[in-house]
Amino acid sequence: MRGMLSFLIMWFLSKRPMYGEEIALELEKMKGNKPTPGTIYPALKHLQNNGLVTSKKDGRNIIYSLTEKGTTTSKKAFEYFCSMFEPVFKDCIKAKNLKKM
Amino acid sequence: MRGMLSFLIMWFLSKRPMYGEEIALELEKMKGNKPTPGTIYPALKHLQNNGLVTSKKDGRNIIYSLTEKGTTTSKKAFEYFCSMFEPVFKDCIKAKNLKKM
DNA sequence: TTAAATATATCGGACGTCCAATATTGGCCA
DNA sequence: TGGCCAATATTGGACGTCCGATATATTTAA
Repeated sequence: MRGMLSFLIMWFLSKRPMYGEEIALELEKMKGNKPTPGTIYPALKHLQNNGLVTSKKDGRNIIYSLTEKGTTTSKKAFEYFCSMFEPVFKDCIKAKNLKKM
Repeated sequence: MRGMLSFLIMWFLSKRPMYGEEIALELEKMKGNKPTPGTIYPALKHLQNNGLVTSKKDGRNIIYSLTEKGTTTSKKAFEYFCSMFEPVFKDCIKAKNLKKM
């Protein structure tokens, strides 16, 4: 279960390249609280050190995107995530349908 | 994202009381690898120290179950989990449907 | 009645996540 | 041009997760 933050960052980047603040804001939308720079940048650095993410300057921003290796890794991690949490997801749907009645 | 193990343990226990090895085996089914005692028991201890889980001896086994506080906490955490990961879940379903074609 | 197997438990170390605090850079505008 | 602000980045400490190693109790089997 360690590595969830990295997983989510890669999932975001698989949709489109983003700069750091954008990623932080997406995480805020998702989790309800915005990760501080001390959370997000070390994670991005770690992903870069492992060759999963690259960065490119764009004016004031630094745009992060998946490398080729990052794309395949992200895909595999996504499949793993989906199959692992499937029982919980099903429970989520069940709870949601019960609420409607 | 910290606390995922505790969340899963509580989710299991919300279905039915279990002893430690059972929880470990459920986690193995889910994640593909079985957590060692050094992972599972400290987590159970932590949950007990916070009054979320109680234990009861039953022969060779120690059966863990949610306290009242644990039940409400688990419910809230479950709702949070569902809403937080909903976008990813939807992506899982999308990927699954694509595979069928 | 030993021996083996099962379940529980702790320890130590590593790692990833998390925040608060602090610093630095680059673009923008008054 | 100077000052402001957004974005990037690092540091230090705390915490939860994770494993391998080791230990102990209890139950079952030989």
